[in-house]
Amino acid sequence: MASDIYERIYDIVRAVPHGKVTTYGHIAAAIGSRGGARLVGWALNAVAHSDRIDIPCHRVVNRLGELSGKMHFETPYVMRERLEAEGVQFLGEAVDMRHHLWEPPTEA
DNA sequence: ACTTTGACTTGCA
DNA sequence: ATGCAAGCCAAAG
Repeated sequence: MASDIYERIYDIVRAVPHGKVTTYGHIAAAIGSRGGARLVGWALNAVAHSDRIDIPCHRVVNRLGELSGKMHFETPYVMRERLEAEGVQFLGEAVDMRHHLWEPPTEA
């Protein structure tokens, strides 16, 4: 299955702890595609367009901790609001990766 | 069927 | 330290 990695991404993103965030790079590396970070974003885009709303895409940020996909949400601020509601601290416009950066398990 | 872009990251110059 | 280029897989044009 070509979209096998998609399942991998969905599973990881869905496994993100409450009040934490992860980066595309870590997810990509966890699925076996280090440079496949763009796939993660693409997968989430497909998710956002699908009924995969169970995927906390708002917990997925770029390596800078910025909510890169916030603009793809129904509202760009809803993402930050949601993260703050989970107890995530914001450093200006980026998430406090120092404490909220969650690294996905390098599952097989 | 081929080409280009895409919610990114890392490496080299 | 900063700038440019390459890489990854998939989907849309």
